[in-house]
Amino acid sequence: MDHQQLVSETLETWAKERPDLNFEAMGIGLKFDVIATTTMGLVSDKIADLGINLGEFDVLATLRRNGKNGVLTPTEIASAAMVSPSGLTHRLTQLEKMGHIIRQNDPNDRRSSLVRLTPQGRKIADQAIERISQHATQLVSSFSADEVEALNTVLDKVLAMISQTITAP
Amino acid sequence: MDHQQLVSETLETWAKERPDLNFEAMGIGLKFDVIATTTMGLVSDKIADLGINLGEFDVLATLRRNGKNGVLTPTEIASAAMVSPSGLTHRLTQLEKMGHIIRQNDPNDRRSSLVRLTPQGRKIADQAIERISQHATQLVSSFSADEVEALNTVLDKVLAMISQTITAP
DNA sequence: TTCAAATTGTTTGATGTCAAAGTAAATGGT
DNA sequence: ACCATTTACTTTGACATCAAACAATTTGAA
Repeated sequence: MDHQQLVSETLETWAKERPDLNFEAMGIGLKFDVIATTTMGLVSDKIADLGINLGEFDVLATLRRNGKNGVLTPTEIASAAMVSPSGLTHRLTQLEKMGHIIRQNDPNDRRSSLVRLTPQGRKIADQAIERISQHATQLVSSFSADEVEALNTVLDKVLAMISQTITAP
Repeated sequence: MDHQQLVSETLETWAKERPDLNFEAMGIGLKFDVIATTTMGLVSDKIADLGINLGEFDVLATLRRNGKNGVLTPTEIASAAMVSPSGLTHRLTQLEKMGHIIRQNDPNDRRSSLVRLTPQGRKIADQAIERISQHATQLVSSFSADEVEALNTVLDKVLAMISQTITAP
């Protein structure tokens, strides 16, 4: 059973069992989940042979995007990558073992540390982002420019709604 | 920094660092991921006080939706819930401890077993689906009927594309 | 009939995550 | 100057998940 059928069958059977409830909105959420999980799985496969997973890529990408020197504190990275402090510690440890980053002392604040992308880490980040952006482009290649624009518009609207919901729960 | 800003900032900084790449498609994937992760987190919170997590709900829901007797084999559940066999074993063990399901021997195939929803498990499943469908409806309440329809249309299109990609990689 | 292959569910080992506690250092009110 | 509070990161413990190995059983072809 493919993903499309799985979603429609789930909604149909629920509607039959619980005709008193409205599943239209839940269906939207379900579709988002299936789409996101599947595409992230595809992306993860694309970078697997670089020796990093999506979480580690996220850290390298955050450092790489940050311009000039590629140096950030763990707190800054955790915030940008939406990961818990403990989760980030683990990712940094892994990346340091691989030689993609190094941890240095912050001369201004001895509680803190500076995470620096190594030349090797920068190379991996660049290879990964090239593959990911190209794979994504290929994935949506069956959509017209208008469709892509419409998709972006509606996603932005949903994102705005979500941000608002989180900010004011 | 809210989620909306995080996405746009990520795309902007990438565009600045790697002007040779096209990030439009990747941006769509990123938006899907943020939206799905966030909404699933909200849903998870809604059912946390029922003592179950999203994975366990998925199992109860699969049994509940399955009509009449609420009996399925682990293989059938794993397929419907898109979870690995080992992952399902763990979920079933947890649910059995809570008294929401029972495992019985399959009289026709001694390798297999039958997973049956208990009355208590059925009650939990019903409470959870009520909360989830209502919360989802509330979440999209700021969208017009036309917008909801447009959203569904575009999601179905993406889902079809994904299913096709997976089936023929 | 017989036995190799396939199927079913569980166990094991490794990973990745979070929440909460822990350690260390900087900050600010008195 | 003092010390309680806040900030920054790490460690610990608990889970959830998966892939791979495993044990039990069924199936099907020779």
